[in-house]
Amino acid sequence: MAESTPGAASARIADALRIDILEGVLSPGERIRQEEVAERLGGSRLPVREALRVLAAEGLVELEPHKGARVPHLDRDEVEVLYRMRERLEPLALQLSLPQLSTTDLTEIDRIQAHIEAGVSVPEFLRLDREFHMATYSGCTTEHLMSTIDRMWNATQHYRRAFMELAGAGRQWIVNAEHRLLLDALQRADDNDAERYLSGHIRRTRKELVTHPEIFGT
Amino acid sequence: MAESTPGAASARIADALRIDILEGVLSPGERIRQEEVAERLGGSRLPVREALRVLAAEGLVELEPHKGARVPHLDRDEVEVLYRMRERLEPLALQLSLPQLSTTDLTEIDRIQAHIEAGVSVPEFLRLDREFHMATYSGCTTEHLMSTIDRMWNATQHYRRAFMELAGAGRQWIVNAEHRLLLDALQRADDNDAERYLSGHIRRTRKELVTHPEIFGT
DNA sequence: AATACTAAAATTGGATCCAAAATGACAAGA
DNA sequence: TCTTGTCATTTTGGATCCAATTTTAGTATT
Repeated sequence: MAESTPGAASARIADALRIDILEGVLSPGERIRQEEVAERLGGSRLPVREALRVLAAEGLVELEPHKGARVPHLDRDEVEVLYRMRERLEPLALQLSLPQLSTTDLTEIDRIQAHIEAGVSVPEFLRLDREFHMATYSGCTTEHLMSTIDRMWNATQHYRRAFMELAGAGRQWIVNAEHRLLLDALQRADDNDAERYLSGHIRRTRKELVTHPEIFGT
Repeated sequence: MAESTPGAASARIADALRIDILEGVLSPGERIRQEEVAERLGGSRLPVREALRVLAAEGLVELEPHKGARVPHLDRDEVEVLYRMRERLEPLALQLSLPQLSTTDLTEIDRIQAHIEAGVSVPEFLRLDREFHMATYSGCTTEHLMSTIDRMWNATQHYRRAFMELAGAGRQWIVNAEHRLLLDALQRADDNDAERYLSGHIRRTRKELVTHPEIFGT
């Protein structure tokens, strides 16, 4: 492993921890000890502490004075509202992005969806589904909007995975249909249709999610 | 000043810096030196560094390795999109909040608006206007939604103040009218009307803001 | 006089050390 | 046996010190 860029140790550690949380290596409720992270990722406790502050501000961990860092456990209402936020914000990003999308971009989005349809595992689906949607927003360069969208996806990632592992397989065809309709609207440059399909896609996912209380239980 | 709670020095410093930025003591583009902050607010550079990381994650400062922290300068498009985000997200918070608002809450909101109408300076208006809107959201306890709304207000605070100092006085009657219509809808428990007045209020503000390019120029 | 190069000062990034609080184990008593 | 109080261990929070980088001031050369 290269020393890469010094002056970026805390960012490097924050990235590594973020991946661990998003991939489920660290589960909600799990405690994160600074010294353990420091020796696992290299470096002293100092950049680890800074990384934890950053992740706390992103909502990926919660810090309590003298009690340390934990991956937060979201309740059903919190996740439901996060999805309602997505229903309102992501169509805005799509609207801003659509005029900037090139045919090359659209081809790439099509390629990602084809990959999904070819059949993938749950972790692969989570990665590709996110890639698909983020590619549709790639023409939107507004920092605050895109970072907010990232946060919402990050905060709900664990529950999205739990849902997919529980009941995802039988509903895959719906996701594919919705993605295809969305992509078609993008190719027609019809922002009205695109926003409608997108909000419907998120809304349906929300409704299915909240019918599985076992995802949020203890 | 009491030593208050040890184990909260970095949070205390982050709060103090946040207030400095929001009140305009620190302006966009201005550099923040760690040592200066440390001796001004008490403590060593370490909690200052952690505070700066937190503020960076909140979008209130920008960090460049080895180059230090600055208050970011947002361009017109970024501010406009932040207002479009507010137009979509704050009605959601209002919708979730409305059923939880007591008559005591409504009386308090009325009192704040009466204070605004009594005539206030620009800094007072900025504080009371924010209090007014946050009071209407006080029934909404969803953490991610409320922290996102806080971020949007924080990020645009400097430009809202610049606008108020430039052209605010003559438009105060419109703000008062919109606030009164919103409050009336809340008292009637009409969430549809309330959302409509709120989004219109934010939308009008956005349109007036972006017609003043001198707010964003160097 | 203007520009490029060099060296010194200032500033940030990171590691180690010490203090304070919380967790957990263990023993004593009801 | 269960509860409670105390003490040792673990873990976090904060301060000081050292290294690396950037910035700035000064000087020399064209």
